[in-house]
Amino acid sequence: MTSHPAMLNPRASNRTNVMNLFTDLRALVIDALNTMVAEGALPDGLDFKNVAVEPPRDAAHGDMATNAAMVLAKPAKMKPRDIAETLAAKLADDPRITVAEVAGPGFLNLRLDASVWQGLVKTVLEAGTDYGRSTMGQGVKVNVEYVSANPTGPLHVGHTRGAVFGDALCSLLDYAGYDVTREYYINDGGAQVDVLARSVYLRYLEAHGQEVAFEDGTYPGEYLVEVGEALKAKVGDAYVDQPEDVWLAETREFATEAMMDLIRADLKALGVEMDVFYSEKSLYGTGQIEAALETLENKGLIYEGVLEPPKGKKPEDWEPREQTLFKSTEHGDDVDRPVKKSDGSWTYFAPDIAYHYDKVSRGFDALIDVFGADHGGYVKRMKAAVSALSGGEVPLDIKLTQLVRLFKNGEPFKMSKRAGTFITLRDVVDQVGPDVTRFHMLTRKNDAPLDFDFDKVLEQSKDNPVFYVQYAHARVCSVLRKATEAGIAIDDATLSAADLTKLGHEAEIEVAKKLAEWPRLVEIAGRTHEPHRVAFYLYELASDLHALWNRGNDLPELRFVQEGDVATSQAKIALARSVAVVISAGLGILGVTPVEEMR
RNA sequence: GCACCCGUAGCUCAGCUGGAUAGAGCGCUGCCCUCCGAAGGCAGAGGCCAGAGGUUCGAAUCCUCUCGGGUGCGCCA
Repeated sequence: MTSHPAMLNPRASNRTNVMNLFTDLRALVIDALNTMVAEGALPDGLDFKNVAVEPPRDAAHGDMATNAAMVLAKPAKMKPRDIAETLAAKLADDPRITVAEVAGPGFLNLRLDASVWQGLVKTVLEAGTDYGRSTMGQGVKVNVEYVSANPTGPLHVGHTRGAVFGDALCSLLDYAGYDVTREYYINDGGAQVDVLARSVYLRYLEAHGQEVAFEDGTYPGEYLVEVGEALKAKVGDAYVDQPEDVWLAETREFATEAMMDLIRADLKALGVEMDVFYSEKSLYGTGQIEAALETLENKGLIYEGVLEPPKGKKPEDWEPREQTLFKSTEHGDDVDRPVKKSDGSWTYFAPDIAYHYDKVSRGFDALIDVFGADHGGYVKRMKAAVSALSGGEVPLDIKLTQLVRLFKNGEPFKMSKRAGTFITLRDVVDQVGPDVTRFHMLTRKNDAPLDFDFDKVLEQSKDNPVFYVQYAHARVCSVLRKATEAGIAIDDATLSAADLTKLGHEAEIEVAKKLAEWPRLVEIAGRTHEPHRVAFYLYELASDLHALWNRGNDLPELRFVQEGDVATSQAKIALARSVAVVISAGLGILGVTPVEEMR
């Protein structure tokens, strides 16, 4: 059972970002700048929006750095170092700041008191997995459409990546304070569901003992055998030797339902649950397509015309034809796109326009579509459509997921439907489990190709990030068990009340600093729609934990459980526990279960 | 031909609304278990961030062009 962050604390969106240390310090810097303006040390009317407070890349530069002086130097017509000096003096008054020094071209480096980092551990333990939850999204309604595979068969590996990416993105956005709807668009209106129906009909005849041949343009997959049998169980021999107009519509309905049941079950096995399944077919015959196109027409964006053939690559059967076109070029597309075929029927683009119009009409403030990279050519026209339909009010972001390259023991694994080596989502989940599948699929940026080796993802070594992160969590759990055996109280309430001033070692402070980055990372990942950043962060956090752990080999005073010293043990265990809490929160976003023990 | 994505260590890849001396894993070299889980850790070597211009206090990051790889380009969704 995977848990979405939404389930961790449904009321959390009312929180403010009091837990983000970077936000706190930025507020402190802005306050100081405002004071400087009031005192005449800076001119009026400066824009502070580019003032940033960030962790410096090099730890030698301190704990935090601000670029305030450099950003403001030009508009204030002052030397950056002069601004920085004054600002430093102001900031040094704050008890949290021990050193504020000007460096380089005008950076202001800040060193924070150990109590800040110690307090952070307490903050994490008090907030639990809500530590890091952000109000950045401000409850903005976001619709995320993903998977949206044709209902003609089981989901394959490509869909799996889209499903994992989309689902983690949704959880991430939820955690970052957005109001998220997970949606699947069922392409049940086009010709391919007729092909499905005919294929099922053949299996139906087969179930009645007939010999059938699967010609080109039908789906020969085994998975339709039971659908054919189910159809027989439902209608008996009513369709046998009957013309299409007798059985096609009913069979299509029946088959599509069966496929969606299959797909829903596949998704569930992966831990993906949609809020909305939206049927393309439901757009037909209801005037919705017409209404969407009328909206465009009223803006003067629909016309009858003839498209130029693509240059350089000439389709053999190209003939100029007059079609109904959408003037997508007015909204950033390269060529205008047909919405009606020359025979007067809709192109696939028309219902897609209507569908996105419906999303806008349902009141979403922002839309995200997750497509496979092979649909990259579709991005501009879809953005153009949404831009036109919403009057530029609703942003549409389209994330493309690159292909997955399958390997088995280091050897490329070619998929072939004919050879029966077609790998489905179910195959993957059955072999390696949903946790490993999900985490591994997020160890690459969405637009980078991903290698998936059935053997390596199960390997228990540090070059397998899934294992590495899980191991860190398990190690903390191991410490907790150890402490319990030693009779030390380790519930979170006790730990957060521990004397954290005992966390003084630089190696321990380093880990706390990493924990401080978590809320900031959530916001960056949420803003960029990049859940893989969570996976990379967790890897780094795990690494810090492992490093601290191993330093305990050489330095006994760094071990978490200190013989005969309950207070110190509790402080150190509090740190370890807070790492586990953040790992749990992060894995929760990715939809991965944190384990308490490696097997 | 056009559009989109990519090009970072030998390999696979991170790199924050532009920040200081560009990072990780693998591989290579050398270390660390009478010690909370060594399923781990530490140290070292390894870079013209594809190339060339531009923008500015500052560019792997933004803009233009070139080269190289992938994907797509009206009656398939």
